[in-house]
Amino acid sequence: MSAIGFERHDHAGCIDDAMRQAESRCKADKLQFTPMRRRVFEILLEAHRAFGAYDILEVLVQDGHAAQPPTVYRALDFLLKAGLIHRIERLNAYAACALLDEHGHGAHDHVPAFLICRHCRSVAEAEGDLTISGLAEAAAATGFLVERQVVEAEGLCPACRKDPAAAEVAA
Amino acid sequence: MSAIGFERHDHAGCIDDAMRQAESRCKADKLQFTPMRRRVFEILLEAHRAFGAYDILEVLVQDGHAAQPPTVYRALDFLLKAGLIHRIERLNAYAACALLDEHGHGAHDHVPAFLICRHCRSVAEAEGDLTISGLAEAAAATGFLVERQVVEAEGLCPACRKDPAAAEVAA
DNA sequence: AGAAGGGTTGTTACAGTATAACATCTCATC
DNA sequence: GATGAGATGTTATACTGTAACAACCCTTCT
Repeated sequence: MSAIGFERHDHAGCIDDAMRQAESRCKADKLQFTPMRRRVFEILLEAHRAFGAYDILEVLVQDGHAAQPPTVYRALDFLLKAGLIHRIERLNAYAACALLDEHGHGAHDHVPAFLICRHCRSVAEAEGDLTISGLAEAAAATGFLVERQVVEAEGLCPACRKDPAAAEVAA
Repeated sequence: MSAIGFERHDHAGCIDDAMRQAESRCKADKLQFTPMRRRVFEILLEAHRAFGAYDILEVLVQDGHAAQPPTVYRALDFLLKAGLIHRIERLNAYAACALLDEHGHGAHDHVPAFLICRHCRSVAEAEGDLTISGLAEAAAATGFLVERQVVEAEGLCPACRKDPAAAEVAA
């Protein structure tokens, strides 16, 4: 597998790297990596685990910023669309992408698979086109104990594909 | 694959079957399949798609029952633990299990994989130990267009496995 | 019969997650 | 300096889920 997330690493270095990659990514795609978006991304990188929107909000407030929920959710939407972070459905939370490539692309061609610790909320991101049971086995090999798995594919069913009202692009 | 959910079928018949299987399952396991739990299960079977807790509540109220949220969530917890329904994380919603076996066991040994229509919220349940990309391909073969996939495994990370406080059984 | 106890449901209140709607600001461009 | 697009500020509210305690129903034991 090659799950990224639980092994020890140079934390300050990985934050710097990710930040630089995010910047070049946004620059290349003409996306505005504003101070607010940058700060939210940084908070997630520093946390190095899944953080809820209101956890992020709390940090912003500690920063001295009188932020409100929509501000955080907007930044999160931007980062999600840019492929810089992931939403962890199971936790209603967000985590910085651990697999940015050399161009700062987190918007992998692959589907991310996450290993989520229910105790400390740390998140590891596995790569590779594993089977469902293969993921659990690979996780076990790294010392992670899988207790529950979620596999969900969202899209359009055969009937709704024929419905023009449903055709609009997915958010 | 054999995704169950989008093809036409004898709806009244499948509800009756599922209900009978649920009853025998609960009887065998000495679980109380009370009128409230039975009704909530029935609502999900009739809906035949993902229903939020408050959607269910609304139906109960239309029934003339002055139900409150905890009543619905309790019934859902029971049905989840009994393996009769699934929670669809992506939608914060619930769907009756489509794969009860001849003994009324929905608590498969397999990990369920869901195909969720973002337009009509219908849910198909795929079986088999597919790879991530295999799921999308198999879905496409049935006419379902996958736009987004979620793979999440929840459990304990290597560090937290050593922490007694984390050892308590997952709910 | 009465007491005790486990499990289910009723009820009130509230916590946590997310968004609608509209105002304001900033900055590049014309 | 006017315009317009995108970003952020602000208020209010919707949606999802749970804590805590009371009441009820049954079974079991004495």
